[in-house]
Formats: sequence, structure tokens, C-alpha cells
Amino acid sequence: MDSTKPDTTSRILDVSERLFVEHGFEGTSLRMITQQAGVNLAAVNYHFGSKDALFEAVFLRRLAPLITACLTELDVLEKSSTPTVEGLVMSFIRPCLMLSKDPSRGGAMFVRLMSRTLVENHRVLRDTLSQQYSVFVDRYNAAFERVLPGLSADERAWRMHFSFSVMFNAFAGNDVLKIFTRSQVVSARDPDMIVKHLLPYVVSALVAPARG
Amino acid sequence: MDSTKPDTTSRILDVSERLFVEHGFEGTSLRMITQQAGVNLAAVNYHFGSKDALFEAVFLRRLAPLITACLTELDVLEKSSTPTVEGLVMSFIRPCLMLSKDPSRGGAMFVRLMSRTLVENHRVLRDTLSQQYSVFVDRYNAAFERVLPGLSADERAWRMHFSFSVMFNAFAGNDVLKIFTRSQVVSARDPDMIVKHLLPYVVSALVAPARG
DNA sequence: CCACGTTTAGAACAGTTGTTTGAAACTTAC
DNA sequence: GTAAGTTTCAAACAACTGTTCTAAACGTGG
Repeated sequence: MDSTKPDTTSRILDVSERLFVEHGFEGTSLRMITQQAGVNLAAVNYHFGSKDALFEAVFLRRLAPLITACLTELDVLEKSSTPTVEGLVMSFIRPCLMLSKDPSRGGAMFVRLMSRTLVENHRVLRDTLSQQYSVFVDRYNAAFERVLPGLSADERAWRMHFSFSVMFNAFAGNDVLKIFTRSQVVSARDPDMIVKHLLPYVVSALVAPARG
Repeated sequence: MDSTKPDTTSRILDVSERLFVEHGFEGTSLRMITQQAGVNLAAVNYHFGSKDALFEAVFLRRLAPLITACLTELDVLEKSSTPTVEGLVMSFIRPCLMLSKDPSRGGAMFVRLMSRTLVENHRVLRDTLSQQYSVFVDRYNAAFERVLPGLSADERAWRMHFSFSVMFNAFAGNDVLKIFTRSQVVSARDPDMIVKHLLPYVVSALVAPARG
């Protein structure tokens, strides 16, 4: 046996993550997964119970640590006497950046999976996950209120909505203009390059004065 | 016969558009489509040739007019002696807004379809469509260069990338924070409300001074 | 060596998929 | 009214879907 070969469960998770990103939940069959993972077809149902449960496992494996990393960043930030908008934005970007640059955690794969799952509106997102991480949103809400005291709750919610949207899609590599042209508008997919341009963009939009 | 009932082709297109948005390309079967459209199963292959060709037809029906509307807005803008960033942004937002508010064109359905198709990376987007609307990107590139002369080509490309990303996802109703909480962060999906907050957000980010 | 719980194996299940077929029904024009 | 062309219909096709089953193989402690 190849000792470097991970166990069946991990191999299934790794292959699934990639295939779910590439072909979506419906477009990925258990036979594709088990073949590429080099395991028996029945292994998925044996180890995870069902295709749905497998998807949830793939998702939770990465989401929980990512959330934790963000919350830890927020903890540090809250102890600071002078929190900045830039620091707050980085408290979300930094964990995404770390994840994107770590091949052992699938790199940017998971952000892409979140992006796909979001637009696919998968059950797991509506039913299982959505409510158990609401602390994430609450904490960011409070943090944004602190660094942007001049905004109404409504205005703040919109700017957060837009900011997470653009940050998310940047890391997921969703190039909208790709719809209209073959040539990639943005040259590289280097995560550091993304952050370099993303951070000032988001901060500029967030700190703009409220229009009365 | 009910004279208000559209013909088979249109009924298939309308139903397909909605189902492709709700369940994606792979998740939508021809039997779902034909049943809801009240037509025979073979009708899709008779009128369109294949499921792939149907998808392309659904996509092109809305995309071409949307592109045209944007290009027309750009024409007007270019004749203006004092084009503004706000005007340029609105030249994209306005056609999206009109579309979103027009139920006879499926409302916001098509923007959501574009959003789904983008992350699904469908063949039709890679092969068929991508190259024939490159004029869209070229025109916007030139227009942005005119109203933001202080930016390098690189910086401009990134800001355009982010801006179209956030505008797109706003109209598509992709609420990222929905992943983490059940409660909708942004209250309404009223297109006018979206524009009201979206426009100043994007403009602020676009006009921010370049950091040398 | 044996017995035990865990994992893997291949085969089969009923149901669904996109597509094709040939005949029926319909519309249109002469 | 009849012929030609267009559209609809039910039925069938092979291929694929997630899931289940039982037997075989495996690892482990006695």
C-alpha cells in the first residue's frame, strides 16, 4: 500500500470538493467521484450516508475553520483601541487569503464552492448551515457599526452587502466580463494581487460620506 | 384555443428561463420543462434541436437586447462633452434596471440566469457567446479610460472587474451573507432600492485616487 | 487459529435522463 | 377536397442516476 495515500473518507472529500466546484451538485455523479477517488461506488453511502450528507461534509470541513479564523481576527480587532475600516475589511480578507494560498486546504477551491452553492441555493445552505453561523454576521454588524458610526443601520447593511459580495466573488474568481469576451480582463488570479486591488476598492466605497 | 396562450416555442423559452434559474442547467430536465409548459416532451428537440441549443436560445433572447441597450447608452454618453463616472455607471445600471422592472421580459430572471451560468461555466458561455460580444467590454474600457484618466490600464481593469461584479450580483440578488444567517441582511429586492445604494457605492470606489 | 467489527467488492434495484422514431393531427394553399 | 408541409403525440431507446444488498476481504484482540 502507498503510505502517502490518504484514507477513503479524505480521498472522497477531496475529489468531491473539486468536482462539486467544476460541475455543481447535480452535475456531479457518485460514479464520477468514486472513480476519480479510486474507491468503490458504495463507499460514499457507507461513509457518509447519502450524496446530500457528503455535500454537507465537504462544506463543513472548510467552513467551520474559516468562520473561526474570522471571529478570531474580530476578537483581536475589538481589543484594539483604534479599529480602522481597513483593519476590519482585512479581518475577513486575511482568512480568505490564507485559505486561498494553502493547497493542503484546497486553495481557492472552497471559496468557489461557496460561490456555486450560493447561486445553486442548495438545501444544505437553506436548512442546515444558514442558522448556525449567524454569530458571524452579528459580529461583523457590530464591528462595522463601530468603525462607521456615521451610517444608518440601513445604509450600513447595504454597504456590507455590497462589500462581502465583491470580496467573495473576487476570491472565487468570478469574472463577470468573461461573459462578454474571451480575453480575461483581469490578468492574474494571484490571491496577493487580488487583495492589493480589492482592499482599497472596498475601503473607498465603505468610508464614503453618507448622503443625507 | 386560448388566443392569449403564446406559441409552443415561446412557452418553452419562458418556462426554461425560470427553471434554469431555479435548478440550473443540469438540475432542469426536459420533462420538467415540457410538463410546466404544457407541451409534448419531444417539442424541445423538434423546435430547438437539443437541450444545449435550447439553453443558448434562452440566453441569447435576452442578452442581445441588453447589450444593445448598453451600447446605445454609451453612444449618447460619448456625444456628451462632459461625461461623468456616475453617468457611465448608470449606462450599465439603467438597462439592467429597465429589464429588472419589466415582467414581460422576465424581470430580474435573466440577470440571475447570467449569474448562474457564469459560476456554472456552461459551454455556451465559453464557446459560443464569449467572443461575439467583446465590443461590449472594449467600449466600456474606452469609456472608463475617458472618465478616469488618472488610472493605469491595470488599475482601471481591476476597478471595472470589481464594479461589474458588485453591480451584477446586486441585480441577481446574490446575498452572500445569506450563507451565514437566515435573516436577510438587505431588506428589499426592489430594483430601485438597489440602484439607490449601489450607484454611490460603485462610484465612490471608482473615483478614489490612485495610490502611486 | 478463531471470532469479531469494519471496510470494500460487485451486482442489482427502480427511477430518471436526453434523444429518436413513426404515426397521427393539424394548418395552409391550390 | 385533396395534397403538402408543419407540428404534436405516445412510445420506446440506451445510458445514467442514487441507493441497497450480500458476500468477500480486511484488521485486531483473544
